[in-house]
Amino acid sequence: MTEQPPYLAIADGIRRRIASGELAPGDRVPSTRAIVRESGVAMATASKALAALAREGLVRGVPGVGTVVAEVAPVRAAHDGSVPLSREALVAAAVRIADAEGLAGVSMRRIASDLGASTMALYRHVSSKGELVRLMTDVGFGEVALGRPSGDWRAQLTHAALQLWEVYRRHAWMARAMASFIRPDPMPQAMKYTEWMLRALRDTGLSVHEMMHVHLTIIAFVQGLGVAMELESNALQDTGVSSEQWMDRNGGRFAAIVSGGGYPVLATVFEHEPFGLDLDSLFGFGLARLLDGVDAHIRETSA
Amino acid sequence: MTEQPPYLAIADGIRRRIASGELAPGDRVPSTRAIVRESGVAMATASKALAALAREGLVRGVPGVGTVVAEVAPVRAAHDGSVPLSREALVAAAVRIADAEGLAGVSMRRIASDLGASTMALYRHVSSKGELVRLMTDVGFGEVALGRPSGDWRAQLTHAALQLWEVYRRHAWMARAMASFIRPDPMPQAMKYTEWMLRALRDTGLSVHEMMHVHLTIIAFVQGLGVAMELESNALQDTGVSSEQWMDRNGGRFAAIVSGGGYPVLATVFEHEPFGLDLDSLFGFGLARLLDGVDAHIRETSA
DNA sequence: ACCTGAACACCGTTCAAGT
DNA sequence: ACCTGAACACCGTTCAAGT
Repeated sequence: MTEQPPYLAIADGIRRRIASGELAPGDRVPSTRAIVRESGVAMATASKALAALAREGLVRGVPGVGTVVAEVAPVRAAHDGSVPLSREALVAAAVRIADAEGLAGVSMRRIASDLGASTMALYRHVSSKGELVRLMTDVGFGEVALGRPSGDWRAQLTHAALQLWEVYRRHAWMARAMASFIRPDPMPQAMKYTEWMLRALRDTGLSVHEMMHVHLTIIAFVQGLGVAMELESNALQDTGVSSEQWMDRNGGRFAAIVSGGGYPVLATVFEHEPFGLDLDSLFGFGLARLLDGVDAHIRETSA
Repeated sequence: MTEQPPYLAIADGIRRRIASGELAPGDRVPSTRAIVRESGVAMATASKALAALAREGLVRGVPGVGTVVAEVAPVRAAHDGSVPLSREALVAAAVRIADAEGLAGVSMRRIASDLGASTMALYRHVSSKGELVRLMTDVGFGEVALGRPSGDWRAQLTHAALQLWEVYRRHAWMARAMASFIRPDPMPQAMKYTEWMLRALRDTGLSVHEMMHVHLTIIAFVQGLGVAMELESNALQDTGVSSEQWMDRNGGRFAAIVSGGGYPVLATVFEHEPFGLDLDSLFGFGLARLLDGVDAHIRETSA
């Protein structure tokens, strides 16, 4: 019996509990924090153990819940070996991995193994990992259901922004994978989105320059919230602790620091409410203010 | 004479040209794209060659210019071996590296080598690289000069947002390093910033909940633009091609795709102007719209 | 011509072995 | 008690050697 690294021993333990039926599909496996507490190992070791199980498809991170036992056995890829490699298959596999394990889980070796191909074979379809990641964001834009123009610019912009936000929610990696909107690659789906936004603004009297500024301001806002959401989503997968749970547990400590002095106004935030901040309401609030401002600008311009 | 990897051969070539004086301090060294063209190597090899030289302190990336020969010989750290390791020294070294080479250049081994310490010695001051990166963002918030309250909420919010944007400009890594503003670590400087923002809004009649939403909406907007700026800054360092130069060269190709059909409104963007979009004007436009919207909301609330 | 295994130069972090 | 070298399990990408 050979010695094995601690993370493998921990993974084995959980694997056995799954195999024995003690942990059924849908059940939460111990969070990294729980593993740290119970096994006395470091966070990194615990993370590695769960990552190893996720890699096998035995467990997966569920936003809002934690890491749970996967429904079926190894998910692996839909690929059956007969489907030839293609740019699309490759990007789809990368998206699948990023959805389940975060962008950090997307490695060229991992994609290749999921598709039953050699690592280097991927490079016949993309020039680099950077290109692959850019292609992933265009898949995201392609999932926006733009619908047909209605003649009401504000309703249309709200719809498109909300749709994009939904995409970011589904694909927490979007914000970080986002290709530059300043030095854009010709990304067909993102361009379609831009076109739709500009079309909605066509009859407002704004210049194309201003229309573009409105569009990019909204994109920047969604992007910024998206970064926060990804951090949130990763933290949830790593520790199984949601933002609300975290605030319940750490709110007191936080409030103590704040009320320690020097933060009189901030202190009232913790006095008045449990500070249940959620990203959806923040998105709604910010978008409404932004569009109110755009509305005022349009009125001024056309006046 | 042993064989050496191609990237080292390329680095040697540039090093010799610097040593001989052919390339003087301040001169641009060949961009990665130029190296690809001239040496027939892949982008990654060219990047590696420049990264190796940057690591030695011989060259550095200058935003808006490209990679240039460093003014003095190896910059290294200010550390002289006698200064004891500390959390602050460690974070400062990481910031220095990230400013010069991007967040990707910040590795535990690199920081240790800059400080003349062993890699593992760093772990006596931070628990993980993640914690180190979070500490870096607080340094950024600490660089905001908040000034004294003026009684004019809009002027104050504009000032603070602009100051934060300046920090993001100086430290392009800020957006990506940003610790979660949903599950905040108690970061003293970031908390000071938040306190200042809330204080500015205190007499507007908004609830603390709404004040917090206004603050976080602005942060999200700055964050989103920050992500774009970092992509821009990294692209500039890697290729030496600025956004304007890129658009000059690729604008035609882009316009051709757009005018190929399917993008009638987008096409007019390329007809009317060289599409010189810069992030500063976008920041100014978006912030003004956002604050117009907040203004309208405050009027409604107090009416 | 097409494909890929081995290798290179990295990572963050663990852990046992030093002082 | 404090510190650190070696090792582990990874990366993306190059390149020579296969078919």
